[in-house]
Amino acid sequence: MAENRNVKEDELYDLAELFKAFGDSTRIRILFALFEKDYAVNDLAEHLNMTQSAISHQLKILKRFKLVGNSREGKSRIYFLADDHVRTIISMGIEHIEE
Amino acid sequence: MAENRNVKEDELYDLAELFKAFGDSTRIRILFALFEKDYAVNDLAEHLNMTQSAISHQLKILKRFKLVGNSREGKSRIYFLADDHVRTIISMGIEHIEE
DNA sequence: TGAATATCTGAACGATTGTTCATATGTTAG
DNA sequence: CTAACATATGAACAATCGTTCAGATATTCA
Repeated sequence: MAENRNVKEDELYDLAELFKAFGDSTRIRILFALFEKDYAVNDLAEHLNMTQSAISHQLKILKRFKLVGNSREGKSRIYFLADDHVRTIISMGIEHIEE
Repeated sequence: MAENRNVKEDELYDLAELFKAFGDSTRIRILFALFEKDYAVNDLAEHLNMTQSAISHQLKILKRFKLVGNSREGKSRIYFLADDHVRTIISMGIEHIEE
């Protein structure tokens, strides 16, 4: 039981890191864009009016937390939302701020 | 429709701010402690092994985003989780990292 | 192979953030 | 009212973070 609590306690640090990944406007805008459709890096940069480099840096973080995945498509690399978990978390967040 | 999109676009900044509130280990530990029971500020500080000041600063942030509420109880102020939304978001997050 | 295109990456800089320290505010009991 | 307790707050400092810039890596096609 005390053991179980410690496991949870350790997990909380990872949890904070996970939410930190959601907690940046650029990354949220990326995630929301991918909510609607898949994007190549350049298209994402254009769509969000940011440099390709900035987007790439943030995609790397999102990938580290398994919030997005990607696959090669010719010269481009197509990014997509990792799973419905991500969709649910974003949806819950939107519900909260819309209250 | 274009109008609707802009509304969403603006909301995304608030959404990032909301997740930022979850994205700190101290605040997550506070939220998780309150997941289990209500706490006065001092008890929370003791429970988490942190100064009262640090906890108070973070509680202020959590309150700003309506993640916690409080009520006076004699000399103390008892903090509690604002609603089930918060519980759900935390639960979803834990599920994600446990995958 | 070499040019063109697409993406990634490291260093650096400015901005933001969490904690500490000292102190202020608020509440209760004597 | 005053002492004691509980919480809140402002300033300051160190650490973390996101963007830019320059250049590296990877893939395609002629």
